[in-house]
Amino acid sequence: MTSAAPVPVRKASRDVRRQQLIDSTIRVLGQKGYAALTIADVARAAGLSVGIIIFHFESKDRLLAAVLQFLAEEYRQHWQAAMAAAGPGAPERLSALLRADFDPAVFTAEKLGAWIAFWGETQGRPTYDQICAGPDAERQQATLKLCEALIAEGGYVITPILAMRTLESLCDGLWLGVAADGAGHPGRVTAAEANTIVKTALAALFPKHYPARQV
Amino acid sequence: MTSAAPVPVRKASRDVRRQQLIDSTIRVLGQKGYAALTIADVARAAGLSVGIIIFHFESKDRLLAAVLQFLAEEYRQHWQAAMAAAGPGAPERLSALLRADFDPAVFTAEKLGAWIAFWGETQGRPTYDQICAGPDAERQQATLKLCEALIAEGGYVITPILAMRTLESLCDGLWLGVAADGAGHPGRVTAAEANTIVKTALAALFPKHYPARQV
Amino acid sequence: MTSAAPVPVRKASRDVRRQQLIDSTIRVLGQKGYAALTIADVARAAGLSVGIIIFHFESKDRLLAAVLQFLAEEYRQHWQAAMAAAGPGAPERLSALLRADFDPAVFTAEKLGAWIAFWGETQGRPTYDQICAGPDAERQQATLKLCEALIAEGGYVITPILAMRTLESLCDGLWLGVAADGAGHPGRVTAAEANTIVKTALAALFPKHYPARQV
Amino acid sequence: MTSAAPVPVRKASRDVRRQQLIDSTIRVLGQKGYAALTIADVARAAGLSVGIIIFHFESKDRLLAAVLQFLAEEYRQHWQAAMAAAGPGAPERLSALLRADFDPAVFTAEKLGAWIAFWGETQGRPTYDQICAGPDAERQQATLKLCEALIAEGGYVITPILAMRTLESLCDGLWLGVAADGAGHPGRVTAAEANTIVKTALAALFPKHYPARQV
DNA sequence: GATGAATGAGCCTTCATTCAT
DNA sequence: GATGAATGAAGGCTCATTCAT
Repeated sequence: MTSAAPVPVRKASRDVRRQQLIDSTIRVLGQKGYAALTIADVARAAGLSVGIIIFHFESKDRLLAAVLQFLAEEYRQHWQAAMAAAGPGAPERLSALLRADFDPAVFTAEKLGAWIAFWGETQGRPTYDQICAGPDAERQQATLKLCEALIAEGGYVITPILAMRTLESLCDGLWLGVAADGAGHPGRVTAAEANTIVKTALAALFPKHYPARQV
Repeated sequence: MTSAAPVPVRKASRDVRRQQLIDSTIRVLGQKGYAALTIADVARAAGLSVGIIIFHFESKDRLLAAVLQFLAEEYRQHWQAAMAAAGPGAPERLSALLRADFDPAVFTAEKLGAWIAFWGETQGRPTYDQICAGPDAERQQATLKLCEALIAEGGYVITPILAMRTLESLCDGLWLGVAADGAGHPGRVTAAEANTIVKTALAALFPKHYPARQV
Repeated sequence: MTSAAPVPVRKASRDVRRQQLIDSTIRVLGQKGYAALTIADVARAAGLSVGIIIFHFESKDRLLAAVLQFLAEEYRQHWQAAMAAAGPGAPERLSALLRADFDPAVFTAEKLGAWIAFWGETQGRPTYDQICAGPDAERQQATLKLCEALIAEGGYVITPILAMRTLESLCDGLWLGVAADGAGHPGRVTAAEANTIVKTALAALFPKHYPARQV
Repeated sequence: MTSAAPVPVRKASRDVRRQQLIDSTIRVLGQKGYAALTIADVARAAGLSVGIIIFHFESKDRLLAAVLQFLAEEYRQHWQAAMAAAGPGAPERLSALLRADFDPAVFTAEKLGAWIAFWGETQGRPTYDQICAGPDAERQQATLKLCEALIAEGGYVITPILAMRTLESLCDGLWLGVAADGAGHPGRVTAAEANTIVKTALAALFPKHYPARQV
């Protein structure tokens, strides 16, 4: 607070505008889906002109790639932060990692909608795969490591890889359900239910670490 | 001019052609995704002309609705048949119901791709929701009933609705993984792994009914 | 006139439509020039829709390439026909070849305008160069051969290549002048003057073959 | 803060900048042609910003008009200087006037390219015609006067106007060839050949004034 | 003077739909 | 039934021009 900011105003403004457009795109994506999204929609949602989107992102395709990159990066930072905040114990870390997926503070209905929209479009879009491949692998690796630790400690018979795939698949499916619940499918799965289900699953897989509770 | 066929030729030909076009649409959907699909693509894949698609389905939207309807109906019949073939016992019926999702005889890579494509587009498309709502509810109901039976018999503490949601979400997530594995993401989840995971999950939820096995 | 045309109607119609669009493009090119031409202009001039241009030519660029190709081919056939009609003698053939450039029956103001428009755009447009290279070389070769024949017969001191370049450059320059005269520059050069000048030039270069006349 | 410059800095800077932008435009025109030229290209070539072009020229159209005006004026001064330097005799003056067109010191490949680009765009651009009309007429008049003088002296039968048009058209055509040769069409006409051809043409038209030489 | 972000009109192109054959 | 030429609305992108800094 004591000196002139070293960051040039121009540069800051540039990034601010880019983020503003990314946010608007997420909003539109959540509302209209991938196929129906037009850059005019995004411009309207941002209160800006069509031209400025191309000016900042070069093309609609690159805008969407930037949006996915942002979502993937935000997601990565979110589960990593949640895991770090959980302390050193493997059980707490795994639980935190998985339950971060359903943190209502971060995963709004719009962002979930945007994720689903991309999910459907991943087919034959190598670009999108490339963006997600790294973060996806990182997360699987983190889950796998924690499962290994628990299995080593608890002497469970399940293999680490199978436990990891079970938990990750369960989270993916719950996510889909939560997204659907948020977007006009009341009665699918709420975030609270998802949390309970994850806890139950952990208790079933690793009973010595996660004491069963009445549900 | 006399026709001995019990089914009118016109009608038969009509349905054959419609199915031919639905199949081609599924193929294109699996390859190019929802957003990039054009009527010309479908016509080319079917070896027919653009006009004939409109002639049979009136519009692109209705063609896609018909495709989703077909997929949903085929899916429904598939799990119902699997369940029926499993015999009268609830444990066998539940296992058969869930594992039908990963029957390679029915769920080809292309069909999985088509399903994912629709999934992403469900946002803001009430038509698609309407098509899936009935079959979805029917399946949830079936799963729920079987969970209730097992819980009643085994005296498990989990609630039927939570068990149902766990299993359904797990299947959804595994499906996504299998689809990704089929479409250029080797190393996600194979159909065989999915089956093992489902068995393990059943054993974890209902240990008295599904004896644990070394995995 | 006595039998059903063996040419399929479809094919004929296709080519007829293409030529119709090429003609309209030449018209617009002559009126508005290259830079200002839009495919909407061409569609309007042809009384057709924008879509059909893309349908038949795939893109504006390819339409223009097709137009240049047509002009180049038409031009080639024109001077070749004129040369052939002139008989076997080299002097007559050379005269006919050169004067064919100013035949008002073929080189309308619009076509001249279209040629000039392309000429200016040839810079950095390899495609256009490629289209013209063959016909250009063919014509230079024809002129060169005739110059060689005359020089051999008449014992002139000029080299064939220099004679050819003189005559070809003179024709190019006259063309430019005739085109300018047609398009709002009255007082440049008329086709009749161009013919006289060519004759005078031939008489000056090859006096034994072309008797000088009072001009 | 004290300025010793006799010319105001503002004014000087203004003209310097204008000329800098005109030069850059010529460069781009020679490389990309008229239709593909954008203000951003010119700005990039000049190492300046888009805004400054509009600031100095008000619009793209006026920039291009200024460029053409500059080229026309430079050209005029060039042939007038060459003619003046040739001395008082009509034959020397005519020869100098015509051969100034191919002076490599002035007519670089880029400038030739720029000229051709404008030439093609003259259709339906009254502004461009207006700019060139005066200088064009002036030059034709100069050539005509010299032809008249030679014809009067030498008693040639050709009319002055025809001689003028022959020589001017020949120069135009040679120019086109030289420009093409410079821009990726090797083997058209070099500046040296053009000079020889002009000399030969003068010898053919006015043999008493220009002694024939072995070529 | 100078910059470059921002605008918006206009262009090329795509593609669902129509319709004459 | 079937074809594919033709239409035209809509979308992405370009680029001359403006203007706050």
